[in-house]
Amino acid sequence: MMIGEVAEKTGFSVHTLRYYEKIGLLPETLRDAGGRRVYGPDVLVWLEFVERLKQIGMPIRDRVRYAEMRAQGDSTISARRELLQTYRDDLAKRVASLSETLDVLDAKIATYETATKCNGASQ
Amino acid sequence: MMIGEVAEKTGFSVHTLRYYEKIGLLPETLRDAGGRRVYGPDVLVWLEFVERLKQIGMPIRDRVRYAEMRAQGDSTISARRELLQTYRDDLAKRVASLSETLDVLDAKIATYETATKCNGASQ
DNA sequence: GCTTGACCTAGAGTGCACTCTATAACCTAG
DNA sequence: CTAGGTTATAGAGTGCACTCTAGGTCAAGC
Repeated sequence: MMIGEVAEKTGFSVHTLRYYEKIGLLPETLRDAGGRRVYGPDVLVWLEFVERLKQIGMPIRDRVRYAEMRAQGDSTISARRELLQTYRDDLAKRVASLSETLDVLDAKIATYETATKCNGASQ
Repeated sequence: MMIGEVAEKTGFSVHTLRYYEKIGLLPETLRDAGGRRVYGPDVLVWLEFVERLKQIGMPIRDRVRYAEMRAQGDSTISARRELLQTYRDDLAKRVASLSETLDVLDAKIATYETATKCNGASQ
């Protein structure tokens, strides 16, 4: 795969993919005779996971740290587990908090609906 | 209340509170003889809600827009409802997606634990 | 052989949301 | 009456995570 195809399949822009390589979030790839990046299919799996880490709010520095440990191999497994565990626990709290906020919003919306029905009075 | 007390009670910094006023996220307050801001207790309730909107990822521009509509009174209720509804629906999706990610992380952590137990082999 | 489009690098620019600095006024306690 | 802490303003600076620009190379199709 060329970089454009990876971009299309993952939703990351070509610019972003090169940027990710520069900062170490993507490993350096093979190049073809013309100097272009050639990716194997594994990169899609990795990028999907990176997207998850991004989604949960892991800052890019930690994503890079994770990527670096991954590149170092099995010796870093327990450190990686710990890193993920920290974010996992935080995420569990955030999901709970967001669910609560969902209820708050529903309540607010409900009061707005009541207010509208009662012809613009109150609140 | 002076600004420092509001900061302490809400978790927003003094700088942030003044910034919020400047951009219209907080209404302009009364001042005492020395030109200092004096807040009523209502501001705490409002800031708590603002914090919720921030937590769900509503960009500050929309938070300001919401604040401005709120200041305009009842005529904006249905617009406000619509704005909240949009973010509410988006939030519901995000909570679902994050729950899924929570499962992905748990699975990943589980494989790491297996890998550690089996003495650093695999993955 | 020439245009078109995807690719390359280095580095500058962007948008968000604060966060801090410099400078000054005020109020309270000792 | 003075020292320390809180407040004020305007505006500069920060960190994050991209995002884009300039200037170029390269391969394929017409």
